[in-house]
Amino acid sequence: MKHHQITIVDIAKQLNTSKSTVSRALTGHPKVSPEKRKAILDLAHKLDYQKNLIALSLVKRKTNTIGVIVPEFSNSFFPHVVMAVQKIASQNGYSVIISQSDECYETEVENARVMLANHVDGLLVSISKQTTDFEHFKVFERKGIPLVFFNRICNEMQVPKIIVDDRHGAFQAVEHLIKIGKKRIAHLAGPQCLLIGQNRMNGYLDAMKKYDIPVDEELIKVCDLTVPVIKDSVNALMDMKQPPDGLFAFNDPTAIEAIRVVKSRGFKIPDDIAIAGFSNEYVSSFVEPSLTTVAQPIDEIGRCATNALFEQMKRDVSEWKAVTNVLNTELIIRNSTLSDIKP
Amino acid sequence: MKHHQITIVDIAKQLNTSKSTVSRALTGHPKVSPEKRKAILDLAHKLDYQKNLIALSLVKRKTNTIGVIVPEFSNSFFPHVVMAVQKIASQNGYSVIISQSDECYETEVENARVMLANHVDGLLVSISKQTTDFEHFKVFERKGIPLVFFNRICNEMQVPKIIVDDRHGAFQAVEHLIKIGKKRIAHLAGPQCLLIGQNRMNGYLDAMKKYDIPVDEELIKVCDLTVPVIKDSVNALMDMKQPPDGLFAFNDPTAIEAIRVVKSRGFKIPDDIAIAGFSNEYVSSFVEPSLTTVAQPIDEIGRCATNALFEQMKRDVSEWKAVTNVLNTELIIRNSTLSDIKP
DNA sequence: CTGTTAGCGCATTCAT
DNA sequence: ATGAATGCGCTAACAG
Repeated sequence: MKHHQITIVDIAKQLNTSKSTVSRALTGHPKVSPEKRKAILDLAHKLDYQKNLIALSLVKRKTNTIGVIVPEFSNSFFPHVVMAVQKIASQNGYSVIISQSDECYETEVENARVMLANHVDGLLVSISKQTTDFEHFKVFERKGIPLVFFNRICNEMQVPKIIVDDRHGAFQAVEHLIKIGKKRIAHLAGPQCLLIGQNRMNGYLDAMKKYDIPVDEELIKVCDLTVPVIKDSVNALMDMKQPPDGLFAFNDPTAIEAIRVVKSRGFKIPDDIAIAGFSNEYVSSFVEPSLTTVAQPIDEIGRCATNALFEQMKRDVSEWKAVTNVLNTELIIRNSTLSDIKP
Repeated sequence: MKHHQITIVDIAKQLNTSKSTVSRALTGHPKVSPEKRKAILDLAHKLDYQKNLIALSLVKRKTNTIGVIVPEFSNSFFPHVVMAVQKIASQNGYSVIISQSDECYETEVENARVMLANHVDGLLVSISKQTTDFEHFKVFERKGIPLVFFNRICNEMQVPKIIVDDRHGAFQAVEHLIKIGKKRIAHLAGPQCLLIGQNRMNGYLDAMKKYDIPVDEELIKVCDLTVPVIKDSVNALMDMKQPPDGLFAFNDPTAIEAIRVVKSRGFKIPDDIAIAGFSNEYVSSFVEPSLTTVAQPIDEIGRCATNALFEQMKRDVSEWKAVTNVLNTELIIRNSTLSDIKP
């Protein structure tokens, strides 16, 4: 038996009235007599009538769908942000299409193409570590589709951006390392094409300068977030005649990999070397020793980004705002920088 | 300036031919002269023409979108499954709409409604811990939309299901506890309305029976995956005159919470009490002590489920298969059950 | 091979 | 207040 979806015409026939009247009643239009309205609504309910959102999208030129492009789902950060996004979106009657770039530029371009083809009404983006060209996002601006960056942003586009104070967060972490007496502090830096990579590096440099600690270039290793490179970098550091006694990593996964290497080589944390990360991954409180890190307000990032997007979607293209919202971070001190913990 | 999306008529006008010819050329239809085809394709490329998938969906009655409903994104399991799903889907030219039920039945019903309204071509589902009624999923069957359950399945529906051998996995974990010499083994059971809850409990019972260990009902605590209940249950267990010396938890988050409580009360793991979990969450190798657990083939679950869905989508409703695919688990032994580890 | 027509399901003119 | 007609962008069936 072929399944025939119930449409407006079906209920129009049964009530032997016109499609337009039914449509009006269903859309809450005022100019329809109370009796007809009730009859239509009742029948629609009885038949379990569901509007065809596809048809609606076509005529309204609006899909009630927003897109989200994130680099990965491997760690806990992005899934948690997406949770917050979905919550707000569904509250506003929007669906969410999610895709991951897998930290790959080409995939990201393809993702953007799919979002465009699906006519999302707005797009939330955190760019991949490879992305330096933004043509695939500028298309959205030109087409009048609002765009909001979060966490990993594009500096050259005039759109809303939600970030945290990476520089100050990094500063605090390094300052903490200095205050517990560390002198030779290394930095496992992130990709320098990412603004957060630069900013966290700058926070590191700020702290070193403030406390008059000379910066040893040898102690700064730019990593690309892959395990082999992190391993090599940490090994190189610990192979030095005078290895570092403190380490600030670009993010928690990097810091955790560093902990593994350092421990396996027999160094004691934090006495031989204290380690701090960034972003307070879920796993970070569980590693041994638990990781000192800079926490980001994950929920708030998701909420702010989504709200900013909806704000833009309400506005006309001509009056789009391009405010950058900088959220605060919080230093979480754990055992990887605390030596006076007795078991 | 108003942005006018380029359509088939635009390029038809410029080439002063008919829309249908353009459409044919664009869809790779054979019956169109080589010159025309080239001219059309070239112009389309030059104008950066993109098909309007919405219009296409309307006429084809097919959206090239699949839906995924999962209980949560808080732990690493579901995000990782979704990663695998998205990979396969995008390879087949499908978009993915994801939503979380937050372990809440009402939300799940609403999610299903949205999926229906968006006319997904197929649906992947792992049910919430509250779900006992499946009317909101049976609608899909009736409408001819394929449905595949994974991990947390619905037993009363004749559709493809991807699960792991929960019972045997649980059996192995408990057997391991017995083999390392534990006698009083407790079980923090999962929701018994979930099949995985029942199966893992049965695996526990199987092992106890095989090794002739009398089952003490007091040692079985049914939990609901929330922290307070887990805490209370563990505390109750450890308050017993004769507390358990082994513990098998329904899943890793539950086991990890148990570890926390047990440690905070001064018991030694695994000497006083050995603990094992289920599902090998990402965090489980990092907790202290690292958690013995039953690993599930996450990628394979995602792949199998998605492939099964696509298989169904290819078939006519009349020849839908309802095979249940049972994947193997693997016992991962770590320090929470290994006492002979010297620091 | 190509052009014409109809229709997917809906909202929105324009008439009445 | 209601109905008829138009169109969103596209494909498919029907003619030539």
